[in-house]
Amino acid sequence: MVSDANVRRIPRESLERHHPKGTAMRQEAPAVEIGLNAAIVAVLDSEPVVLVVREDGNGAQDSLPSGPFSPLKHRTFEGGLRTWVSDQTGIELGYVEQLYSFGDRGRHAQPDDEMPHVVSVGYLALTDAGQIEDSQRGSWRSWYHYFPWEDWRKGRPGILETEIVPRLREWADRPQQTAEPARPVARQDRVRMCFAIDGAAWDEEKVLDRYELLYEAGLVEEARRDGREAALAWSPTPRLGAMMRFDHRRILATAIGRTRAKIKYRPVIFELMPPEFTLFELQRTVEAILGPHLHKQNFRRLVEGAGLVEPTGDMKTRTGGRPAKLYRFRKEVLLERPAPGVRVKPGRV
Amino acid sequence: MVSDANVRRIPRESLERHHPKGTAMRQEAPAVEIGLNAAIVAVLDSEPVVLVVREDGNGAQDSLPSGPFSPLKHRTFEGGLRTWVSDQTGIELGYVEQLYSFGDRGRHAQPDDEMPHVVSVGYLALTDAGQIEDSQRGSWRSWYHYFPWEDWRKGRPGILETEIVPRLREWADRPQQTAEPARPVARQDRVRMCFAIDGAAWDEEKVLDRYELLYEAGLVEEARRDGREAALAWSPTPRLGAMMRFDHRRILATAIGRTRAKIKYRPVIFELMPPEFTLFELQRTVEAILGPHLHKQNFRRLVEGAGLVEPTGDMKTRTGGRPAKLYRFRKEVLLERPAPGVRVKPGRV
DNA sequence: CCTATATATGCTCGCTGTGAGCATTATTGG
DNA sequence: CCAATAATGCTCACAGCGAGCATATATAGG
Repeated sequence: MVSDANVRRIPRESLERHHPKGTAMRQEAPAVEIGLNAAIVAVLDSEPVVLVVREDGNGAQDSLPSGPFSPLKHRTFEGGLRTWVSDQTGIELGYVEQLYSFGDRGRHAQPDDEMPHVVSVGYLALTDAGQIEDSQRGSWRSWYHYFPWEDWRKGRPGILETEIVPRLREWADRPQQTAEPARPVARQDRVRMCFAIDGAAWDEEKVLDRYELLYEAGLVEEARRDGREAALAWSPTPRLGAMMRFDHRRILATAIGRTRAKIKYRPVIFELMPPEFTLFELQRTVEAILGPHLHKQNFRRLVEGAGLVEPTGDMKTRTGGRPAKLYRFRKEVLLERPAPGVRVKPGRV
Repeated sequence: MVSDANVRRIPRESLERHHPKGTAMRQEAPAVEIGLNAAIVAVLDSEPVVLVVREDGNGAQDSLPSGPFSPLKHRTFEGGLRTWVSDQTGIELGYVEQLYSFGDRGRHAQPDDEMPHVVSVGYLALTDAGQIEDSQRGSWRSWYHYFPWEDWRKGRPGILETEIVPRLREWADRPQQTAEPARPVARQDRVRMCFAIDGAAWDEEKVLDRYELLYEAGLVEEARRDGREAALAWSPTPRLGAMMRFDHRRILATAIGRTRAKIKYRPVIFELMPPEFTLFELQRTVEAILGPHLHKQNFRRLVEGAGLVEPTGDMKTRTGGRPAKLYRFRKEVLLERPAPGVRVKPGRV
C-alpha cells in the first residue's frame, strides 16, 4: 500500500468537480441526447443475421433499431433498451451487453447546430432463432451482407483480392500530410495486419479495425457520405458491402467483433441455440459466427471436455446419416470454471 | 447469405426512428449531461496507483478526475477527456480506453428532478511512473486502498475470511422476496464463484462482479449512501475499503478488471513501464496488477519467447545481486502476432 | 580476501491440451 | 443390398507450460 506519507497532493482548486451544484454549470455543458442502438443478432439456418429497419425513403438505407434514452422513464440504459425493443418489435431480449458509446461529431453528418447533439450507445443482443420465428416484426439480414470480407466460410473471400487489398495498398502508399498525427503503426503495416496479407494471419476478431481502416481509406460509402477527404480519391467508390445509416455499420462491426471474441470465454453461443441441439448444429453456429471451418472431432472433444453440454438422452434422426445425440447447455459449467466458452482457435486459412 | 426473399419484413411505422426531425421530439427525450470520468493508472514502486481528487469537505470522499463533455468544444469523448485532463493535471495521457457508460439513476443519489440527468462515461488511462514523477498535481493512491480484497500479493487477503465471506454467506441465506427477479445463478453460487470459497478458483478479472455483489449485499458504504435496503441490515456497516464519490468506485473496479484482462492479450503493460527495464521489474509490475506471484524463470521464458521485449545491450547493476540485462518493448511484435500480451495464467492460490 | 546472501539466468522433465488423421457405426435413399 | 452421408471413437505427435535444479555474478559484512 502507498502510505499517506507517500501520497502526492495537488492543489484542490485545480481539479474542480464538474457536477453541477447550481444552474450556472448548465450553460457550460450543453445538453445532448442519448440514442440507444441495438444490434440484435440471431443465427438462422447457419446464417448470422441482424435485425434491421429498412428506410424506403431516400436511398433505402438500413438502420439498426434505435430509441431514445429517457431518464425519466428508464432507470438504466439497458432497461430502456429492453423496453422499447419489446414495445416496437415484440422481441423480449435475453442476453444484452453494452458495446460502446460514440460521441463523434462528423460521423453523423450533423448539419444543424440548433439540433441537440446526439450521442449513441451501442448494444449487442443475442437471441435464438426460435423466438424470432413467430411474432417478429423486422427484417433479418445476414451480417455478411454488410461485411462480405468477413465471411471466410468458403475460404478467403474473393472481394479481398479483387476490390479491397489493391486499393488499400494504393491508399497506404499515398503521400501523407505531415500534419496528420503520426500514427504509431504505419499504414502499410495496419493494412497487412488487418487484412492478412504478406503472410500475416487473419484475426477474425478485428472486425472493427478493418471497418475503421476502410472508412479512413474512403472505401466505404459512409466515408463519402460524411465528406471524408480520402473518399473523393476513388473515381467510382466501390460498393464494399451495404451501407447503413448514421454510424450503425460501425456499431454492427463492434457487435460482430465482440460476439466473435466473447463466445471463446463465455457460453453466450447458447443464447443463439434452441434448448436442444446436436453437436454439429452447435458447430455450424460457431462457424457462422467465426467464419472458418473447424475440425469436427476436435470440436466435439472440446465442448464435451469443457463440460459445456450434456446429452439429453434423445436422438435426432433425419440428419442425413447416423442419428445424432441431442445435447443441452450444461448450466453448472458456470459454477465450475471461471471463463467457460468455446475456446476454438480457428485455423488460420 | 440470406436472400431478399427470405427477409422478413415489419410494418415500417412500428419501428420509428427516434432521431428528431423537429422540435416535438425534444420533449420526449429530456436532455442529459455527459460526465467523463478517468481512472488514470500507474505503477509506482510496484504499487498500482490511481489518481484521485480528495474532497476535504463533507466526509472527505475521494473522486476520480471528471469533466463534462462539451459537444461544441470536443469532437469526441476521448478528445474531450484528454483536453481537460491535460488542462487540469498537466498529464498528457498516452493509452486511453473507454470502459463503460452508466446511466443509472439511484446510484448517484440524485435528489433533485430539476437537475439534468447525469450520464457518466468511464475511461481507463495507463501512464508510466516517469511522467507523473514531475509536474504532477494529484493524489496517487494504491488501488488496493479501495479494494483490499483484490490484493493477493501476500496470499489470500485476511479481510476475506474475517469480514467479507461470513457476511456474504449470511446475506445469501437470507430469505429473498419472491418479487425479486429470479436470478439465473443463486446467491450462494455467485458468492462462491466471485470470492473463491468452497474450492472455487479466484478469478482476478472479476473485480466488478465482486464489487457489485458487495454493493447488492449492502456491504460497501456506497450502498448505504444510496439507500439500498440490504445495507440497513448491518448494524455497523463494515468498512470494506475506502468509499468514493458517486459511482466512481464502480468505475475503478471496471478499470482494474479491464487492466487485468487486457495485459494478457495486448502489450499495454509497457504503458506502465519506463522505456528500459529489467525482466524482474516487468514481472513486479505484472504482479502489482494481477496479484499473485509468478514463477520467475517461466515468466522470463514467456515474455522473451513471445517476442515482447528485446535487450538494449545495457545492464543494470545495484539490483542486490547479479546485474540484470536491460530490455525494451519490442514494437515489432504488433506486426507479428494478432494478440500479443503477457499470457500468464496466475497460479490459483 | 572470504563468506553469506540475493538476484539473474540457463536448462530439463513431465504433464496437458490440441491439431490432424484413421477407423467404425448407424442411418437414408436408391 | 449398396452407396452416400453423418456421427462418433480413438491414437499419435508436438507445443506450451508448470515446476524445479543448477549455475553465474553482483553486494554486504567480517
